[in-house]
Amino acid sequence: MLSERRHAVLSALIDEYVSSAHPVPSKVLVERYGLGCSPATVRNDLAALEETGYVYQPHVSAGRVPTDVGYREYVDTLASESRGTYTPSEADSIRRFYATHELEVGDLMRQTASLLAAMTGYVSVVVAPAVRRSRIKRVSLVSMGERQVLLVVITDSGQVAKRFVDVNQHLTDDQLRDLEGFLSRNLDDHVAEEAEVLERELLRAPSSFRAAAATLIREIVDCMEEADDERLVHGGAAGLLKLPEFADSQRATPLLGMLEDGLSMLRTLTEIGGPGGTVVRIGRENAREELAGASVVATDYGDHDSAGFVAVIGPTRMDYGRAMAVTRCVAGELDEAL
Amino acid sequence: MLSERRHAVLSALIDEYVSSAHPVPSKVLVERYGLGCSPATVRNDLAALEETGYVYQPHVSAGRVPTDVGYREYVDTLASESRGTYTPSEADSIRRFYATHELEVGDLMRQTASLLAAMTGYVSVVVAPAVRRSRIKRVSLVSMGERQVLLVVITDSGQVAKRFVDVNQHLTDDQLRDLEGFLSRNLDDHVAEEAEVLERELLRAPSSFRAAAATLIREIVDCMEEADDERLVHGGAAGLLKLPEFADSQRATPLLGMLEDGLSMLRTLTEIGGPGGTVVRIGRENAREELAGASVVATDYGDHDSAGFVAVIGPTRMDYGRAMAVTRCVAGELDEAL
DNA sequence: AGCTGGCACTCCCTATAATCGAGTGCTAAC
DNA sequence: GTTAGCACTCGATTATAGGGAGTGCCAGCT
Repeated sequence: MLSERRHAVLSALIDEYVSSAHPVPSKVLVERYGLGCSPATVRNDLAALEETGYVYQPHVSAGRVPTDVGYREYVDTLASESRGTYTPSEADSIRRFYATHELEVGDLMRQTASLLAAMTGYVSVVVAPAVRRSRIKRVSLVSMGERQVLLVVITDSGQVAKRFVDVNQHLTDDQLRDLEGFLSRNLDDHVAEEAEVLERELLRAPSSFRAAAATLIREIVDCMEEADDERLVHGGAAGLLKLPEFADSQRATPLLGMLEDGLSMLRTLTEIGGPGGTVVRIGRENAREELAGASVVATDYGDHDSAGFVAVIGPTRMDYGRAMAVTRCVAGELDEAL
Repeated sequence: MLSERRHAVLSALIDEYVSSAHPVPSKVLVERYGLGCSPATVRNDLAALEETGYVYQPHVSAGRVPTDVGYREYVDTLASESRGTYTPSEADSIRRFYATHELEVGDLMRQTASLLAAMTGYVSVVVAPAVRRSRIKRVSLVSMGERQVLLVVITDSGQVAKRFVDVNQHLTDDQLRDLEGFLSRNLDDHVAEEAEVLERELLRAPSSFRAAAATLIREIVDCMEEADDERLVHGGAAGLLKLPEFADSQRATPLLGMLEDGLSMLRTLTEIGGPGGTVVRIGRENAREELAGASVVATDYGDHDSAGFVAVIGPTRMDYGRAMAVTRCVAGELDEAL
């Protein structure tokens, strides 16, 4: 358990390091953070904090730098204090942003990612709600040549899943229309899981349909699941390179690479985020090697079972208070917008 | 006009520089490129080439490096020689890639971008065919609450444009269906431009429709145009950072930033590519400041007026022959796949 | 006239050394 | 428990020198 002043010292050290990116000497801590004691005292505390693993010294005549453990302690107490770290005018500008735009889901995601990146200066990631869990609103079958059909599924969240399907028989326009009607009657306002049930009940369907309808239902479920793999949007990647920890582009490559592989990014995020509130993963707390020097701040939104995420990824030297506040605010607004 | 040997020298110099990334001395040119003359002779030629602006010396005791002008000369003669610079097995693997996948447009674009990036090691950009110019195959109206309608337009290329629309009157499900029927009867198999004509003819429509139908047609045209702004997909950005010219991340920031702004990227590309064949823009030939140290190799595909692009962006020190060949091959395959 | 070998010259790059100074840890006193 | 003072360490910066790569030029050769 940390004494009150040591806490203050750690807190001050992190605040300073976050803004300066240089090892922090005892002198500036007392000078800028009104600790009410001398540098020597702070040095003793720092030595103790180092003993316990909260900070470390790059070399003997340098200031201290926070460790992952140090950040963790900082973030945990930050959460309990829950002090807002962005100005009310910023919260306003977020709110206004969502008030003035009437957007389709895809655009909404993209815009949100830009907003998050712009406000934090870090990489932002936005994950749309799960398509598989939303209700089917419309199934369209569009003929695209002999035996090819474009299957389009529209959900209540306004998302669209589509796929080319090879129906193994030639279907006339009328048949196609009937098939579409059949699917719509049975699937509209249902979720993908219920469609699987329908497939089993298909024996009752008109025999001319049976084969094609079964294929199509399978494809519907399948392509909704596949659509889920692509519901990730990110922004602000270029901004990363401006941070001193990524000045050497070798450091940035793994992270950018991971970001490009949307699927693996998505996996990582869904692992992190249990339902409920804001989660912070600091440095090595992340399972992935690529995130060793990075932290993730994620907040979920939407119903718990179709949950989407809003996240910020930056260096461990991150303004956690701000990232958490912004992330939470945006998630809240996004929630309402949907 | 360049003498034959000087051409050979320039060519060899570029080949060597592309693979080594170091200023090329006269010695290695004669040693590795069988020029059949002595280093001293090559030095004379190099001096002449420098005089004319094809190459330059970083400093007095360094080898030569090609200039943008040098690359231009190289590329121009490369085109006339049109020697293939990738192995037949590679062409095969491209072909097999497209043969085995039956893909929806979006996936096709993404996969193509990955393929291009993987094959060249540079950034790849793929632009889907213009939505505005393709034929409407289906217009769906899905009610999403009181006066909100989700408008979904499906085109013959399998692309989808969608948008939330505020219809200023309450519409019953029946009215919505009728409206949808009306739009489909009049718009299916037409392009957006023809829809604008229809709007003017709307006087003949049933009066209960008129207002809503007019709004919707305008929205259809509008959202197809907007969809065009998002038809750009890119890949391989992380790979850029591995190249020595972008080792300092400051150099990479402008390019990556531009890449993130899909719209500005799209503008730049459409400026570059007139219809027909492969276009190469080297370094400062690009209007954009961000592309000063980069080259763009683009090939168009598809019908000339709904044209899409396939492009590769890399450092001016790029394997142009390969980039052109791969780009062309991929564009060709993409053409067939659609 | 063009090509070549030889040679002096330039200037980048690296290694080594020296100096500076920031920041600490320790000790002794309050 | 806190503080002032001081010796000590070690990174960062600068200075200097040496090595070497590659050229330009000249004189001679084909």
